[in-house]
Amino acid sequence: MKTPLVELPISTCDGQFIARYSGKGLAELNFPSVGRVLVGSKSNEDRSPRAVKPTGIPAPICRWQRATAAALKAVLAGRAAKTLPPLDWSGKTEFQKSVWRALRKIRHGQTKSYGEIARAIGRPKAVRAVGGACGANPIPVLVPCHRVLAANGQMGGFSGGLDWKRSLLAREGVSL
DNA sequence: GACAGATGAAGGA
DNA sequence: TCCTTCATCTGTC
Repeated sequence: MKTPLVELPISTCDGQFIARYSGKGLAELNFPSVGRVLVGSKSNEDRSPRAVKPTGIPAPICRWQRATAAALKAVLAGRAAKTLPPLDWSGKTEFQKSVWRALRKIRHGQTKSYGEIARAIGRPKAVRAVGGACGANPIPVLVPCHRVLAANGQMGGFSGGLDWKRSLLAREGVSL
């Protein structure tokens, strides 16, 4: 039994992000569809056929929406997010969750390589798998996969597009 | 079970 | 140095 997702827009100076919430927390965050920059390079529609209209929104989700919007706007403004809503990673693999936990430990304005993330989770040889887990990250920006660079200091890749990655890093004061 | 992938490291030119 | 090749590990189909 799947929990219906509540889909809510978050307007920012960079466009309208789409947040999806389950009963456990924030499950997905999609980049603005303007310019077709979408998470996972998949169509933004039909990814959650059970998504419901934002009517009768439960109180917790209202709180999570405010926290998500505040965190998102803080990051886009080049500041560290003070608080984050609970994140719903149910259905994901343990490996992916461990990678994403490691990503959340990267401080604002800092970067790490895929190899460093692999070592941090105790799988020093799983560097390519770390890249895969980063690409599968459903909550970019708040789970800072944009702070992961290749070992040679180059950009690597980004599910939302390298322009987004470059822009997010620049706002945090990271020069490539 | 095979294949692909957001890497890293080593070896050769 | 720079480029190429290969080893490695995980997720997906």
